[in-house]
Amino acid sequence: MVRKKVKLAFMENSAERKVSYRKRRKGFLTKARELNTLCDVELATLVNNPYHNEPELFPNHEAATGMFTKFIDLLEEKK
Amino acid sequence: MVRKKVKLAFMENSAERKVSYRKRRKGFLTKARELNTLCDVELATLVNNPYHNEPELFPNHEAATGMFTKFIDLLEEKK
DNA sequence: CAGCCTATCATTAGAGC
DNA sequence: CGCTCTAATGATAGGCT
Repeated sequence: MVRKKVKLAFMENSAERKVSYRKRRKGFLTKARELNTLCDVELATLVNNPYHNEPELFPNHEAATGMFTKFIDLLEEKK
Repeated sequence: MVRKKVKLAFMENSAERKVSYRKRRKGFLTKARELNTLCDVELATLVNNPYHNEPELFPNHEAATGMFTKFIDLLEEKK
């Protein structure tokens, strides 16, 4: 099995891209969870799933929304 | 060299935790960039750096702020 | 199209400076 | 403290079902 080295560029093939998306989204969320748990880092992510309407949030809808709101509010205060 | 297997739990040792934080934050942002570029996925992250006051944003301050604001606004509209 | 498999490449814990 | 090195674990491309 010959495996191509990954280059950082848009994957033209839509089928491969979708498979890669599924795998990488999982890996990405795992990294987020590890950073959060192992290192006690508060973090939130917003992923606009290109195959569904609803965006995916980490750590969950409520926590991420709270963090985003708090962040935006702090920015407003600084103005 | 004997390496402990990583368990998904808070790292008690603060020096080790800080080193791990630096390494994992870098890895996490790399994964974010890969998911974004390879799969054409729009995503934003907010990482509250425990060692500094300013949170770190991906892909950058402006884009992430824009995505968060848009997301919050959409939530408000749905109410 | 979505899982499973596994060879292969990528990340990182631990060590040394 | 923060960098480099590398063994060892972890992620995933391509193949298959």
